[in-house]
Amino acid sequence: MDYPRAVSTDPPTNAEPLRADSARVRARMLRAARERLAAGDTELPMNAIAKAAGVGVGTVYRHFPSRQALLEALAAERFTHLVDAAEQAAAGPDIATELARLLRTALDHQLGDPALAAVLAEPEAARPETRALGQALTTAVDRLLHRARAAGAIRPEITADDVRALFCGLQHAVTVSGDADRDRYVGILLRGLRA
Amino acid sequence: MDYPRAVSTDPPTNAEPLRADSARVRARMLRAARERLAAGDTELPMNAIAKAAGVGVGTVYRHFPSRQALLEALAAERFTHLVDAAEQAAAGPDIATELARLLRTALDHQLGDPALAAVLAEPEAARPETRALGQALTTAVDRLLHRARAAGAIRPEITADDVRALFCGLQHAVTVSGDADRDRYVGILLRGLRA
DNA sequence: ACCTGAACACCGTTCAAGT
DNA sequence: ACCTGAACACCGTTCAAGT
Repeated sequence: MDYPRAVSTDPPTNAEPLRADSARVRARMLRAARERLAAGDTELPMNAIAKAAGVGVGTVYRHFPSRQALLEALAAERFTHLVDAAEQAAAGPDIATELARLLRTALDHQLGDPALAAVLAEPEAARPETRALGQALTTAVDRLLHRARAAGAIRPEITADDVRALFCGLQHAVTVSGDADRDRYVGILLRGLRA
Repeated sequence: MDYPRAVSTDPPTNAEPLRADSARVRARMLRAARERLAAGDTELPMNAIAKAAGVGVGTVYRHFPSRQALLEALAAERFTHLVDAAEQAAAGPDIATELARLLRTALDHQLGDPALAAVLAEPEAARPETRALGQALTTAVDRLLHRARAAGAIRPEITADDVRALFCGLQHAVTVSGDADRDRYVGILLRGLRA
């Protein structure tokens, strides 16, 4: 099969490569946004990003028509890693071990990138690249669940959508409680999923 | 024991009863805020609330020094119900059944009141009433967990703080996935908590 | 084509002036 | 004491004008 491999520097809609200066400007905006996120500012004000990147506000809106689109662009890189991890997990030797590992990886990615956590939790993708990544994730997790069911490693009624929602819930629980409880909460969820 | 029973009409800090007109104004603001929340506006703009309640902005700030304080005032009523439910659960006959019932009740309250969900997830209370409710909840859940451990109904390392964080995670998972999965997710969490 | 930034609407927050 | 609302700073979003 042939999953799209979107990268954070992809243009918003068309498949043409960006002109060099446009790509540079785009990268500057993403860097500025990431710096604000890293600094704990979860708001991502468009005006502030424009100023920090040295561009006009209109340019931010041209590249990212909404804050959601910006968040998805920021999350794209890690989202791709997560999809890779899911595909490897679906193909790994011991499926129960793979499920456990994937849960931990997903949690790490979400805790390491608030943009990814937000994107996984949103009901609808703003950018087609994000939709493609979501579908690739679903496909990989479906494969993993199929094998896990056959091996009697998981309750049969669990779907890929459940796994995604439970990823999000797990991330939220750890955010509320603190990083120290990360492994214990993963364990609780894993036990809850077992057949 | 003697837990404070804060009600949403309590004044922000002192214990003196409010003057009649002040209490009326306060109730109007809370009503206006609730209407906006019910209408799906999760933002709770102070200016808009002031206008809707027919008071000056300064009055909103006088009663609720921060948006968090406003959220906590909105959540107080349901928070009280949740604490009651936890205390009844801790005293109920079959402790495993009580734990399951409490989980469901907490989820219902959080899904029915976004303000409560936000307040349960916040690390620090803005108002003393909220802190008192939080402590009462912890005490009741501790009692419940003590009995559940003795009955071998729950993993021994689970604490009241865990339960609170997992409440929040469960709520988030259901919000991401949709109400239809509510009972299944409660089941997953319960299985994960079992000894 | 792409970028700029002024312009307008709106919200957060404060505080001098009113009752 | 308590309330009012003007005032200032800031952010979202659009769009006419520039290159």
